[in-house]
Amino acid sequence: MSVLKLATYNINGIRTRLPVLLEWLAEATPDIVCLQELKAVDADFPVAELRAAGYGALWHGQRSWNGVAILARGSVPLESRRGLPGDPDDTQSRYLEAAVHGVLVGCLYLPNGNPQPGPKFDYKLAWFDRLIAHAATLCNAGIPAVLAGDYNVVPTDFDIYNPKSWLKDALLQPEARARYTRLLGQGWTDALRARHPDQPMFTFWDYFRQHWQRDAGLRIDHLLVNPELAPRLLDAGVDRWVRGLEGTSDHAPTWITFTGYAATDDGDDYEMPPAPVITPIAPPKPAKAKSSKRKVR
DNA sequence: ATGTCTTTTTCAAAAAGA
Repeated sequence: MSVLKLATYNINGIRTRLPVLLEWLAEATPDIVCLQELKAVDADFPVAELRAAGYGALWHGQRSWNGVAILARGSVPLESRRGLPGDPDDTQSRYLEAAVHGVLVGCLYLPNGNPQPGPKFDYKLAWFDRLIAHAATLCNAGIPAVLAGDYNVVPTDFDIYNPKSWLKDALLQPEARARYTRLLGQGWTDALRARHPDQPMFTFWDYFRQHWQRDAGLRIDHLLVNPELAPRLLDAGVDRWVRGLEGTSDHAPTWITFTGYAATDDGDDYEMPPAPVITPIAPPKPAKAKSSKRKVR
């Protein structure tokens, strides 16, 4: 029986954080990684460095903001979807989906939504509704699936050091929390909470007011597994030590382990396929002046 | 209201997003 490790990590700028990312990959050796907030265009994705570290990658970048990627140790993820269905005018790179090591993996970066109320919060809720609609098909796909990423939602007051100073923040609003609950209602298991019902399990500590030093964190990075995968869960956790590194992201890698298929039972014997010819994918065309105000960004 | 950090435009300083 093999054990697979899948992690989600909001990297907060992949170029700046590359040394931290490589150090964590070498130490934690996850089999599958979902990254968010690349903050880089496709051409700037460090595919060669990751490949040298033993990881194949699929990525969807964007200038300045957003950007998501899926890494696979010793293989290249097979893309099944780029962007959520339901809004052809949405140009933000926030969703990527692929088959990796026998699991369907949805990597997501849900909009932050601040300030609230306002158009950014409206976009957050609309994006969440589109995620819920698509998640229903994944949950009932009949194959193992996971939805992993930065949800920008603190599910309950137990998932934050102290809700008082965050009550008006978009991450705690009832509308966002209700959507998270509705998503779980489809049959997903919140792996971190299921494995650790009695501990907050923070995944994010902002850079302000010494929140890391005081362990004043929030749990906003979530790994949701469908009914096919839930019985195979072994463990879940947060690699907090990464948050303490120099020049690190404000998030920490968050992971699950589960039983894999017998076909991959020699975890250290992966054979890297030949290097693919890298064809940078063109970023979405910027909206023309006449239509730039049309859509809420 | 603020706090910190990163990126962008454009070459210095400030705005914006988180």
